[in-house]
Amino acid sequence: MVKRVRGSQTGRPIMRLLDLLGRRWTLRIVWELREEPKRFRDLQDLIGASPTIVNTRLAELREAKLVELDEAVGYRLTALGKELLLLFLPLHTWSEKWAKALG
Amino acid sequence: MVKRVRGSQTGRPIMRLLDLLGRRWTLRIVWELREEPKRFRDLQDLIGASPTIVNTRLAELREAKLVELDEAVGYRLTALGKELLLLFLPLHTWSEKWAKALG
DNA sequence: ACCGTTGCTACGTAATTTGTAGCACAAACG
DNA sequence: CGTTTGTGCTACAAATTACGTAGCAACGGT
Repeated sequence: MVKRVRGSQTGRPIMRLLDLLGRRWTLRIVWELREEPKRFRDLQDLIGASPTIVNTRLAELREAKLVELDEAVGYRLTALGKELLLLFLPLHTWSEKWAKALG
Repeated sequence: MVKRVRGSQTGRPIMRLLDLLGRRWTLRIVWELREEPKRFRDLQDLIGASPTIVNTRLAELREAKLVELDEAVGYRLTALGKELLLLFLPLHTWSEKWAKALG
């Protein structure tokens, strides 16, 4: 099973990041971990994705050092992951404004 | 051809937004439009995706009122799209720190 | 008429995601 | 001990999505 690189392949950090985050469920998983650690099945139920893809995305996020597994409590954001989340928090407020604009 | 809703279906704005942005190439397209309008084929070449999917994503982004087509200059961000981009700009700086942390 | 550019579509193939079932392991229960 | 429960995770076929190439129709310029 060859591991393929998808996305831009430019190697620029922003492109690597956009490629990572621009995969189905990735943003959502980070979002669901924003407050407290979650178990594998909790995440699965929350987002409604198959265990296969949840596991795949978690593996990618762990490799990216944004998420880690603490066996005592479950999956949680790393320090880096929390930093990233902080950048995304304004999205919450903005999304409501956006939804109104959509009518 | 029935249009299916994917993602959380909770209808919460943040979930709609994360679902939209968490699709392949969506974030990337917004990013490529950050400075100036781009033509369909320019976008295609820049991100290296098939015209089929570029068109699909552009249609979604247009429906979400984040991107619009000005026939004189090409695709560009709407006012809403620019607001969203502003929220994402810090990602650029952060991504470089992140890349270093990955080693 | 001809050419280049525009946005976009058709279509067969490849890759990804889904849904369901289930594994191995550990701790708790009876 | 035997069973149950919870844990992370995997197998596998089916469904969905993306890819890659070719090409269309409309328009403007030459």
